[in-house]
Amino acid sequence: MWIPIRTNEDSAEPLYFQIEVQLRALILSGQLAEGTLLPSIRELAGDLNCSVITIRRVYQDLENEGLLRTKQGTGTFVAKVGTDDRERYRRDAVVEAFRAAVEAGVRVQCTDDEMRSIFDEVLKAKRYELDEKGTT
Amino acid sequence: MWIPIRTNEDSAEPLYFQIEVQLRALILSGQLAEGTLLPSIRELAGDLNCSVITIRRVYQDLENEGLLRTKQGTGTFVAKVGTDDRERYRRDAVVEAFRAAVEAGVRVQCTDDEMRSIFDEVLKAKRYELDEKGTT
Amino acid sequence: MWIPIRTNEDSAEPLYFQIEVQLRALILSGQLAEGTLLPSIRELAGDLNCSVITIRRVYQDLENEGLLRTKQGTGTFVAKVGTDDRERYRRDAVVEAFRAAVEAGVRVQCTDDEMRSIFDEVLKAKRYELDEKGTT
Amino acid sequence: MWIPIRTNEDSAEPLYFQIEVQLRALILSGQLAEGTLLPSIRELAGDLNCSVITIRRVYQDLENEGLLRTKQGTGTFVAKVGTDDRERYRRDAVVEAFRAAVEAGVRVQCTDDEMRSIFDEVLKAKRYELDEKGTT
DNA sequence: GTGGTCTAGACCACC
DNA sequence: GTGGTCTAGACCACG
Repeated sequence: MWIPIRTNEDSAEPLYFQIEVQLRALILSGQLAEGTLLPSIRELAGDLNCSVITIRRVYQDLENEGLLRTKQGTGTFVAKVGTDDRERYRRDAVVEAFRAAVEAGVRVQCTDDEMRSIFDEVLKAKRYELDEKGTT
Repeated sequence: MWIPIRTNEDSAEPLYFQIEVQLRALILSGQLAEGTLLPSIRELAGDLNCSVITIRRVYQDLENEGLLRTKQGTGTFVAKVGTDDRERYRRDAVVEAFRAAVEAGVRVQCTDDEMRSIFDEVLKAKRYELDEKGTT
Repeated sequence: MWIPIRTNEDSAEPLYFQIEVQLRALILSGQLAEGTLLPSIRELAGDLNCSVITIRRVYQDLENEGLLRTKQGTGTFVAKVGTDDRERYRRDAVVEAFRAAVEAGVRVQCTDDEMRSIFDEVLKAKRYELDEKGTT
Repeated sequence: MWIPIRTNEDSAEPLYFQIEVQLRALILSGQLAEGTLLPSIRELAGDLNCSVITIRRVYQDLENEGLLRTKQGTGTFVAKVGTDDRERYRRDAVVEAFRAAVEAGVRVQCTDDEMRSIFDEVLKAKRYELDEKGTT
């Protein structure tokens, strides 16, 4: 099974963290449905070209968060998460990200309009980037 | 001299980083004007209740970025930064923050409107928070 | 033949272990009498919705303990166990469990009375739970 | 700093788990007060004669539970836990242990009095054992 | 000095 | 085949 995760080893963020963020997003956005069997730690480690242990840590952290459920000898599955919980989690993640952005703006005394304009520009750029990929 | 910086030891971000972000913002937004003499390493360390090593690192990093300038035996000053540079720096910081936020939103498949609504909400909350403090 | 065993896949305990514990208890407490023919490996695996391998292991482990006896081509039976042995086994299991509980209590410096009170409460709750089921 | 933890490598329980249980108990019982600086991972690893990584895992797990707080470059501390929370945690641990014991008893059809008698006996034995150590 | 990350590789237990 | 534990050792970041 193939999972769309990309890692960037130039990033300051630890590998395991990059993977966690993306996997968490896949689950919370419903792209990986409840009960889905994830690739084995060895397989994913091979795909992402990293150590088994790194993946194990990812799976374990997400299990501690209640997003995964692992059974020895069987594999690791997407856990049942209440739709409400999922929606809350999902929203929280985004709210938190925007809070940080607004914080950064306020710190350098941006006006609301400045921020709005930057936001629009960034969003537009992102959508354009995605469209291109989709088209390609 | 007193500088409005707050550190949060519960944060995962390293101390030096929290301080750098805030000090950088104060300079780029013009709240600390060119030529301003910053408090000594010891003094700031005392104020923020942290190690001198931490502050030394902050000053040094910002000096490397060209935002500060140290004169032997005199102290550390806010450097001359071209207005264009300053404006670019300032904007870049905010753009970068919003890019991360949009990234987070896209990752869990938010629609543009969802993001816009979250942004508005967060911004409103922040302004409210600031007003309250200002009033107090 | 139907055997009252429930497995909990949310538990950290391995499947085979959960089943062993319960089957052992049924034998030692006399609820499964000597000579009783147990369901076939396949049948029990089907009932418990698990792999035949798991059940094979259970039967084999209990056979090694002397609680079961397998006759080629016929099936698996509850073995003859001396009444003394049975009583000793039975008691040991419970003693061991309480030893663990007391250990846990002592570790967080419970007084004897605290433990006694917790024990009473838990026991009462359990009896209540059983009564309800019995009534239903 | 010396911490009274003993490991038993003959046990089926993983090392990290044994250590976690004991450290958790020390914290919840108040024997390690809030804010106490724990030994460094290297030091404790040396004392317990195990790998640094095993200890790191212990500290990290307990941090995820909110019992510890670690600061990079500084060390690992016992976190502030509300007294209520602490008391609840503490009690829960013991209740859970007794629930398991009662479960075991019920499974082999012990009467309440049988269980009570076993409990008393085990408790008495434990207290005797502790007294002896204390005297020695 | 402290903790944080990652590696490669071994061995075990479960299904 | 799966995941679980543990090792030794390296290198980095923080204070």
